[in-house]
Amino acid sequence: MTTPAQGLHSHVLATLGLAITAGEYPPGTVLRTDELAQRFDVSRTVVREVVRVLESMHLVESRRRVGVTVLPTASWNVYDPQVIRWRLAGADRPRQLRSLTVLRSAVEPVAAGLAATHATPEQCRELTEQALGMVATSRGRRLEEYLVHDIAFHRVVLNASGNEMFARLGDVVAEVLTGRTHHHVMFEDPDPAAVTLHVQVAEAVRERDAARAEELTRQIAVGALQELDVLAP
Amino acid sequence: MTTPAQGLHSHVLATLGLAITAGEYPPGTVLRTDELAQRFDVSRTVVREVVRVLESMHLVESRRRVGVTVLPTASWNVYDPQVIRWRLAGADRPRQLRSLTVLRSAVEPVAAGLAATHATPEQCRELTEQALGMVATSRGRRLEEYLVHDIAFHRVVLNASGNEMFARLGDVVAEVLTGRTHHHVMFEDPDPAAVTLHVQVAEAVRERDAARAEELTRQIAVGALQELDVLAP
DNA sequence: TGTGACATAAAAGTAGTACTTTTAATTCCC
DNA sequence: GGGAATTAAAAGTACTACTTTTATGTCACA
Repeated sequence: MTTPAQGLHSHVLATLGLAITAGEYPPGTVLRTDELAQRFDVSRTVVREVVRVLESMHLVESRRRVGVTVLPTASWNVYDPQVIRWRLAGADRPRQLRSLTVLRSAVEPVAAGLAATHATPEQCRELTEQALGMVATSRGRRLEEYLVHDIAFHRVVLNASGNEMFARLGDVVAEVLTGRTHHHVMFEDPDPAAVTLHVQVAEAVRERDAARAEELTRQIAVGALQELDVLAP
Repeated sequence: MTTPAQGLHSHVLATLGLAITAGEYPPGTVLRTDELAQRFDVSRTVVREVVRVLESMHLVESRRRVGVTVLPTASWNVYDPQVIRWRLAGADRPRQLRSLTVLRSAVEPVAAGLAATHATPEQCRELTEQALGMVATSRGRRLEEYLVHDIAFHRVVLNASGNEMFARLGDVVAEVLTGRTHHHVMFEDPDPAAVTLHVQVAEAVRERDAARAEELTRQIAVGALQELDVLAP
């Protein structure tokens, strides 16, 4: 119906997850497994497995004699990449983008500082390469190419920090950057100041200057937040 | 066997999840559903639902004709509270505590800064109350009571930030603080400097001084990291 | 009239079985 | 020796029967 889906489970999960995160079922709404089975034309087994997964994401709670209750937003596993993707695809995309950008503004500067002391030569090289790629594609409406380098750059920084919690945010950052690019006026080239900052971060990491890497990344983050303020009223 | 468990599903999930995150099954290990069903003496239905949940946490991957393959640490959903709890209970507790503390050091200062501009009067009051509670219990080996105030304090800050991603880290911080207290030499009272800093953060938030709240929280974080360095070689 | 024990039924939880689909691995032919 | 056809192993799906929990309604008793 909504998603192509290779497998009944994935299809039902995607549909239900999207619907719930989009707020289609307000918190407290009660669903029944066999009603869902009927609605999706699958067996109760499939529905039950889906419900179990949704339960592990704390989107719903299943209780005997009651049914499957939709939980309030506050209890959702908002760090689950799947949940993030659903929310970015749904109604409260703007709020989601904002809260993720704020998270980035907290994490990335610290990650960059750590990267400056932990990055391998290979990672330094990769970082410089991506920064140069950004420079090369920063003019002439080559936003898609620019995006690839931008994502790769931030991913390397997060990985090079040597902290697994930071590293795992790579996907989140990718989603945010992609979302931002695709919802912008596609005519404008990226801010030259931001591009320069990326090059400087690569430099600072290469020169093992943690404080400078952190500060420069903080400036990138500030820029991203301001950009968001302009976009969202 | 290992957990009390109210329900077959929870029991099997807890046992398997703990075993996998503890590294008992190295990445690449293949499990078969009916072998598991036999081992736990439950139906294949139960095992399948458990596998689906583990799959949603990216701990395992299930493929036809192959079996259930354990995935490498790098793909795990390390932000899933359940996964965090398993890992803190298991073998690589020290590494986990460290990476979470680093995450805290990135997030909490920013959260405190935001709290200074977003906190409701009620939250300010609560914050002051908890800080005073920390002062009151900071001497005389009342570590358990102190811990309760400490957790509550940080939870309020994260909630008051107004960012849902930050707010959801409340549980993580609680786990970290609890873990730290319980694995310390229980004779020592908390660092007086840290206690003072908490009181000052509450002050700064109350006075809407974002920069100061952020900076003070950063000092708390630095202290926590140093403490960890002393403990872990 | 209110309250507590009891009965009822609704819905999820569990089990078992039969069948389908995918796909790794083997075999066999060229 | 390589590629195509075959095989079988394991997960995926479905269905059905049964169990357990528990919200709710009922009835008796005070």
